[in-house]
Amino acid sequence: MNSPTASLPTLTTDIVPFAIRGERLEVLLARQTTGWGLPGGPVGVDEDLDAAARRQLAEQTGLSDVYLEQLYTFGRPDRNPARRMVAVAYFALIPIASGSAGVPAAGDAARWAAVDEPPPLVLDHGEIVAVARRRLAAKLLYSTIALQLMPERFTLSELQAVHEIILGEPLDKRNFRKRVLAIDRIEATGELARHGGRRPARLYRALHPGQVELIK
Amino acid sequence: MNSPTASLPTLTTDIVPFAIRGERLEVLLARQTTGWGLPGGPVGVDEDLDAAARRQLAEQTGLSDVYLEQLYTFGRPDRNPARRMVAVAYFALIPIASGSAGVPAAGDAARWAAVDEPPPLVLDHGEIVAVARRRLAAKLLYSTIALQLMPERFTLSELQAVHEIILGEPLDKRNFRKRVLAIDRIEATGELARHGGRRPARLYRALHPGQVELIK
DNA sequence: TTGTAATAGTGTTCAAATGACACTAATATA
DNA sequence: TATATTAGTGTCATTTGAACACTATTACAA
Repeated sequence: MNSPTASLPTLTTDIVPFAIRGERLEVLLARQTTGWGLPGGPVGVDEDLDAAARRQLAEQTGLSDVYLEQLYTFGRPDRNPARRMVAVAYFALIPIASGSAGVPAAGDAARWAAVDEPPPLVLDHGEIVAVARRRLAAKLLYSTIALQLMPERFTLSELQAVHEIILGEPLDKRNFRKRVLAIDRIEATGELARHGGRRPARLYRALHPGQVELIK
Repeated sequence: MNSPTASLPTLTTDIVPFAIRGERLEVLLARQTTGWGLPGGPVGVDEDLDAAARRQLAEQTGLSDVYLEQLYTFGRPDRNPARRMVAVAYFALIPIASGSAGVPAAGDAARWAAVDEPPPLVLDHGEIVAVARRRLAAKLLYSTIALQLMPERFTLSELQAVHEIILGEPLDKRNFRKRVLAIDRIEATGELARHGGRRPARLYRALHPGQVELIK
């Protein structure tokens, strides 16, 4: 009742790993004993929070070197009926794999799920995903965060599609291109993308990959 | 080394209590054994994080019923050399006291300090204050958060002064009034404020006190 | 009583940003 | 060589944002 472990909440990190797959925004889930949930788990004794989130994401999904941002800390006493747990939640952005691989395949222990029709998740992970989704959509409007979801080289049409998927509404092609080029955070590589029977598109790349900058 | 207490970081909340006092933005500090720091402390076994922050703020400063918002969770392993502590940081907004009292007086155990020339603080509390200050200034631009710093009734000049203090720059009087009235979140009470030898100002009040809404 | 000091209150004009809108260009394939 | 498909481009109208100066109301002093 008053033992040392009972007197301290267990501290965990939970990660919401987002990627654009096909025409949808999806989340990568990890298999847990009681069902599907977010990758995550206990923070080590002397482990940094960000480091714990990265480690767990890598261990449970194989993903590394992704954009990671602290989201919110969830600590309602009843969020886990079994024992008191406080979760520092993060979201991660996984680039659309350029070329071959596609986003990591997710074996037995992991699976992708559409953000808009998610399966039931353990604990309050459904709520965490919802909060992360709102934050992502909000940041799209005033930062360069969308670039973290893009492969190293991408076309403007692909970038526009990513915005449309996350915002859930179509955007005007000319206005989109005008704005995104005015921001001056991407440049044309000079190369062309060719995919089957249509006009090839110019490829662009981020000027400051890995950096998320506020705009306007 | 591997005892239960060593295997779990201690979880605390730290609160950055802001108020406008005189012509400055100030923070309320609490006396600690090693110097001045933010109000805060360990989260109870079955205590909600928000509740812990409210409780500690009340216990250590006497303040209650204030606007409270989770800021960020600080967990660098070396932030406290003595023992591993993870702090869920909040900021609180204390209204300028209308009429008599002024913001609570801060006895021996607490003191106000100017945010822009803060005294040295324990641990990483200086950094926490800086992060909170940035967040407050940012939210001023796209939410009605400033109203949480105002008394129940206030003049437009007072509201403008609060904005100017937090943003650190003068604002145009006509444009400010136009914008703030267009938002439609405050209304004139019909009363006038009179303070000595000058024209009395109309008093306004928040239409949805306690609510912080996003604007534009 | 009149003058002065101090703050409250009020519109317009210009520039910049935003939003709506339709056609031509380049390729692969039938 | 015709067709289907996606890439790429500019203008105009509207809205928004920024600059800007004077009158009104009070308390107090002369």
